[in-house]
Amino acid sequence: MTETPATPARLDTLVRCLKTRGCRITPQRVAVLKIILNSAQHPSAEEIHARVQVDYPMTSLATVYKTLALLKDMGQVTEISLGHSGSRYDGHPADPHSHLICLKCNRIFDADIPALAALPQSVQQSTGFTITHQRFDFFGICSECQNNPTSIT
Amino acid sequence: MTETPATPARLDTLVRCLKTRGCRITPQRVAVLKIILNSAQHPSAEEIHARVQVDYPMTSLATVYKTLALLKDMGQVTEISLGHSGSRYDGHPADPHSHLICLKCNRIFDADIPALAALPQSVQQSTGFTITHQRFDFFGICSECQNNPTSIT
DNA sequence: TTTACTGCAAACGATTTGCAGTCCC
DNA sequence: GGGACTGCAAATCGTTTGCAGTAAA
Repeated sequence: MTETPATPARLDTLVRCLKTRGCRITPQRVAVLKIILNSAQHPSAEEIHARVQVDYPMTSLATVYKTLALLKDMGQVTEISLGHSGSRYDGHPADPHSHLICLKCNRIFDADIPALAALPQSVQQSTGFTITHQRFDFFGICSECQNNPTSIT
Repeated sequence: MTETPATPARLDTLVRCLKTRGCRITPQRVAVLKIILNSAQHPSAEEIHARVQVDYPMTSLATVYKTLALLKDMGQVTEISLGHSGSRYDGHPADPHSHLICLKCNRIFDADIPALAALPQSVQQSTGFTITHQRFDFFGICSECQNNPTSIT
């Protein structure tokens, strides 16, 4: 279970990266960036939208999606598609990690499993696949939900 | 890269399992079962539908989805949701394996990676999560697509 | 005969797109 | 001032659902 603390330096990096692309830095966009970077819990587009609206009530969901698309494109955000109930967004794809997905409270925790680091390499050799990226998800019930009979969310 | 040969015995098992549930054995349903069991490449609902229609042209997509839902419910089929372009279906969830997903031809291959077998257990202990199931996906380009510049599909 | 299943069409829900107006740079 | 961005509403698209008719048991 890993905390993902806010990293102001990373926000600067993303802003600079956007500018380089010729993208403009709008308040809505910055708000989305901050929310994603500060979220350890991998929010959904709807959740991001709700949180942006606290500061910018006019912000539309479409804008959130467009910003997310941009970030995905830059490789700065990973989409965790869950099939049902849409996708969740991971603002820290750089260091590879697994996801622990709680089926009760729907939160997604990061897990650092060192053993997985060597895997792509060995799979690549044994299968002939050229592996670009991977995804390791564990589904189950988090420790909090095991203790509390009522869901937390 | 694993072949998944047809297993008539498994068809019988599923049919029996359905009967036990009070479900009826219709031609369309059997067709879907056979296609899933004989597919090593994890077809989409649309693909299954197209293949069923070869023998039963009247079959609707809704029926395919309903049968898939039934099989998922029985734990006999796993849904591999890819976010974009819908889900794919794995008729061999019993023995746990990873998926090698080719980003070019969109085929999904099975990979048996022994190292992963012990993972759930150890993750469970180190995180306090109760893990019910997991999913290991490797994304990249399959060896065929690396050799052929034109996609195969 | 019973009632689960089928096919159709309409509904759904997350995501996307087109467009006219806005406002970063 | 120009063009990227925004917000809105409509469009998409895979999947689900409701329902009247059909057929497995």
